[in-house]
Amino acid sequence: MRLLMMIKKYLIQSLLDALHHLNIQAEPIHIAPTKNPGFGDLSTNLAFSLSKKIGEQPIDIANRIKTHLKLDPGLIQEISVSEPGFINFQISRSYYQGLPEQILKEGQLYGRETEGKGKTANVEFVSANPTGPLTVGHGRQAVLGDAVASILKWHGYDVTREYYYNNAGRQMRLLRQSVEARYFQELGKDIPLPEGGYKGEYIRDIVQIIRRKHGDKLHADDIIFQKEAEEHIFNNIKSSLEKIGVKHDRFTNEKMYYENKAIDKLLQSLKQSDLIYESEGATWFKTSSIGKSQDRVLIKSTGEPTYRLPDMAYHQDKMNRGFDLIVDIFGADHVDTYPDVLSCLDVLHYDTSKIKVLIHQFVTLIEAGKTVKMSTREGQFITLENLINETGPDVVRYFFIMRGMNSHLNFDMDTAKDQSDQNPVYYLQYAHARIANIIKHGESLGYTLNTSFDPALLVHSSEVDLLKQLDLFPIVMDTALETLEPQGIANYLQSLAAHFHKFYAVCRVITDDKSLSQSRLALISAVQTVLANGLRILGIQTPERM
RNA sequence: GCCCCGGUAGCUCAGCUGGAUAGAGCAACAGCCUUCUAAGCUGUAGGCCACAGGUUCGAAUCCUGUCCGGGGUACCA
Repeated sequence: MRLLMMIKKYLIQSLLDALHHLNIQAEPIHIAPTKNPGFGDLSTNLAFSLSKKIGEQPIDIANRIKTHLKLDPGLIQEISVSEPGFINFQISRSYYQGLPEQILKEGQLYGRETEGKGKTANVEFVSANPTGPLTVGHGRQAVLGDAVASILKWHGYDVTREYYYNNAGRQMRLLRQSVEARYFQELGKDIPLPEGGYKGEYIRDIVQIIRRKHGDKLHADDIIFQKEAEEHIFNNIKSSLEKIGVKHDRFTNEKMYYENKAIDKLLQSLKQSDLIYESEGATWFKTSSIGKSQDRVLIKSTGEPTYRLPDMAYHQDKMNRGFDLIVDIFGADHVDTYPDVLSCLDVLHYDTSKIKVLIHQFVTLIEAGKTVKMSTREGQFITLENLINETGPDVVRYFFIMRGMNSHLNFDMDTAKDQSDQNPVYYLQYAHARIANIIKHGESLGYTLNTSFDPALLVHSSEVDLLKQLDLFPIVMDTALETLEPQGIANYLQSLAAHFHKFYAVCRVITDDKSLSQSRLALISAVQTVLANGLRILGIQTPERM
């Protein structure tokens, strides 16, 4: 157990003892970190919850409790009561001073919990169908999903990063028809794009490839059109992902669920639950009978399944593969559709509590001050690749991670470019590089990191503040596991870097004072370790120099 | 119409399982480099936390309603 948790437990027990002495009935006690260091490190609102019950002013109760509190001064340096009735605790400095040694000992493991050890997790993300290049919007999901996977991995899960796509449906047919139309157009035939067809320039690129590889004599409906289009686009998608450091372990497409009859079997199972009926030539899933507002079509009157059906079979497959945790990362457009998938699994008695669905809001693209509706079909988008080339992978990753996933993201390409060299990510990396440089500087003067430094020399307020920041990392990582939101890590690292830069401005590490230099070397090395741990989870480089 | 997100400094956003003076970056203004990286630090200015009620000792945070923006509500994915 972490030391801080032990301190909390200790405080709660001591408070309960004090209540016992005062003959006050016990209450659930909450110990929370304070926001303002003037009030110490931890505080409790206990007196407020007791106030009503025993009819006294909170401040009086707090004072009475305080006089009956017996705490080890080696652990709790000071107890105070402040208006309107908080009881505050200041943790002893020696607790914080012990952190660098612990962090340096644990290294890359510092802050890691083992909750996921021996468990498997599957994270599905991106999952864009191969109908066009990845857009800035897909980038958000790619980065988010990758970071979520890393958080799980950090906590011990064996993680599979998975990409699921549809290549059997209407969209792919439209893609093929669009390529075909452009192909014949280039050969001088007047064949229009299909309605709702893909208008992007990349279609013409594919046509060029096809003409080069297969000549100009292809017939309409040739399978080559779809094959080449899919292959070309998929390679493009994979290379974009690679550029921001995203690598999936597994690509799964819906075809296999037709081929291995999983879809047929699934329909049969649903029929046995009496939740399937035919109407107007289509096959419906009777979701209205399990509390949903309307029924959903599973097989269209054309005989073609909707995307829902293979999606259900896919999720059934993921459940069958036995993961302890299944994370789906979807865009806001799926907000109404994933419940159908879950309903289906519920009906089939799968434990859907294993599935966590993370919905992220869309990226609104702004160009020349105007909102641009992105549409792959209309050929109107800025590609992820484009963005990476303009700003670099670290900037892109940080840009998406530092925002909450359920906030709409206004993405202004112009400011993204302008701000790329003043992006907050450099602030973090700069702290890391600065530390590396100080360590190098120390080495050139014969100072090397030594385990026998004196932690009690770390007493400057900027040092203590920095130590307190280091203490937060495990908590931040716990929260990240709980919420599966990487944003908190980014916020924390920002704050850690800020405390380091402030320390740097007022405390010199390498000085003539040999023992102080050693202590500070240990401190900044610990900071560097935590920065690196965090940045690695976010998939961001940790440069030694900038 | 119904459902899901959001509305916090001029701009982009944190903070939201209730707590004590609401934060950062950019933009503006004023300072700091004979000393380990100024991609940094310090200070000033900038806020009825959309609005109105409610719950509470205490609300940016929870509840209800209104307004504004985005998305969904397909036999598209």
